[in-house]
Amino acid sequence: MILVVQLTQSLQRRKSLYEQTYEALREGILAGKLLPGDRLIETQIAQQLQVSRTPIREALRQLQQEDLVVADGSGWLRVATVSATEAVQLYNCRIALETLSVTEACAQASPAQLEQLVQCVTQAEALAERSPDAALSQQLLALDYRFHHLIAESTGNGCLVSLLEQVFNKMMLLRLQTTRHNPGVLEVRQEHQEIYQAIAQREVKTAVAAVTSHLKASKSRVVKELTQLKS
Amino acid sequence: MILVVQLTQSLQRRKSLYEQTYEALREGILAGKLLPGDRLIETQIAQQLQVSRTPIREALRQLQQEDLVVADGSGWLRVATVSATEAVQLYNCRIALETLSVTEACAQASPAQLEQLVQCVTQAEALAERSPDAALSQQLLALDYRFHHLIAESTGNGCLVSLLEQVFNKMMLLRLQTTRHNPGVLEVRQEHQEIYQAIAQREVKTAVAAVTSHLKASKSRVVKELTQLKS
DNA sequence: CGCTTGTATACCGCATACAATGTAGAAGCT
DNA sequence: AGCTTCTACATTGTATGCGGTATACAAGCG
Repeated sequence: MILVVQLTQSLQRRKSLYEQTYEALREGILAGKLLPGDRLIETQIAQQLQVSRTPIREALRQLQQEDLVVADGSGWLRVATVSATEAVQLYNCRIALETLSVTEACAQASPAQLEQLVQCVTQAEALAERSPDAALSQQLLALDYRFHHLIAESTGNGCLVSLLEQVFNKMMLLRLQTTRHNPGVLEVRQEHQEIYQAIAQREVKTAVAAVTSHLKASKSRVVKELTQLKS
Repeated sequence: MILVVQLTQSLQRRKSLYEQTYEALREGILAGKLLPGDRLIETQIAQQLQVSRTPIREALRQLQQEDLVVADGSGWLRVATVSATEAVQLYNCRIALETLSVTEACAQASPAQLEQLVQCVTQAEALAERSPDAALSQQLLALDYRFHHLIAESTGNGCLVSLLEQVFNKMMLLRLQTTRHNPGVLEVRQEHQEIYQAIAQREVKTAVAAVTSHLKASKSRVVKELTQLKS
């Protein structure tokens, strides 16, 4: 368990140490520096980040509530793992929420927000031109989430955004356990394009259909891989 | 701001003070002892609950992440308020999630879980016989949430359960701002009955339709009341 | 040889002390 | 009076210490 993060010591006192610790840990988990199943020990983290245990405790509690960190049988905190069945459940929730998301987006999205969506899509397009490597696929993955996140935000429904964030968190955890190299980025860009078009033209049914099939495709890819891994 | 809760001092050390504090505060908020907008001051709470600030800080962080407590402009923590537009958004999310909930319940619910559902419905039925007062309507409200919660749990989808809990939390906050006496409990029991029947008979479409109309009815009642209050 | 028991240690829960920061109220100036 | 400035205080942020508890490993006993 190695966190090579240097917290901003003196400059920019805006963010509390608690917040910085939280972000460092979260980042560490989602970026794969802390692997699912790893134990998280307050004293160790305190030593590595050079802060006292108090802000760390708060950060851990928060991560625990987000289900990125779980207490195992004897109460030790560990980085959460996602099983195959949980993956399916996660996707089902995501589909339910994103169906609402695109529906409301069709009704609510402002021109500026649509513009952001386009940029997100074209950025991915541009990135995909480059020769594929691990870092690139990380970036594409980030853009993928950003795309879905932008749609959610364009609804103006804060509740929806925070619920989806919850789901995305565990989703990224899931990715860590499957492929480091996102498999379907090529098709994905095409599908994002379709989703965007439907939203821009306010065609609710088309948008819902597009996002549903997009997610179902992703779901079946992940599930397939997970079950293969097990055997 | 008065919390008259005596934490179990010596017996049952199973629950940490942090957890007890969390529950005390949560209970205080949801039961209306702490009103939306009230400031939450660490030192005051510490004095009232006779614990140090450390566990309180952790509890507050957790409540903050659940959106039951929010930081206002100058960083003070306050009990969250729910606006009329948030109420609508909340209901929309709830409908999306509960649609999934009954769908999966139709497929997954075990006989034992269906039995629990029946008991929940009949309990409400029995309670409704008694002469109505404030305490009774509180109990009926609790049974209402329990009913929906049981459905979610019967899906076996833990992710869904925790997302819905999130929504229910704020929902109860919303109720505090509208009526103390739940308006539609009479119709509600009828609708619950229908939902249960549909799930028991594994009729997905009927169940979805029933739960959707149930929630939409509730939504329009709440929205109506909120807009009336404003004028 | 296995089971219990003892002991050292690692870790956590909570309390407390101190530092930093922001807010309110009073005093002083115009 | 109205405005500014300064001080005192209230509150939160962070560090640390102490005590309890569980765990692991070793020694003693059956």
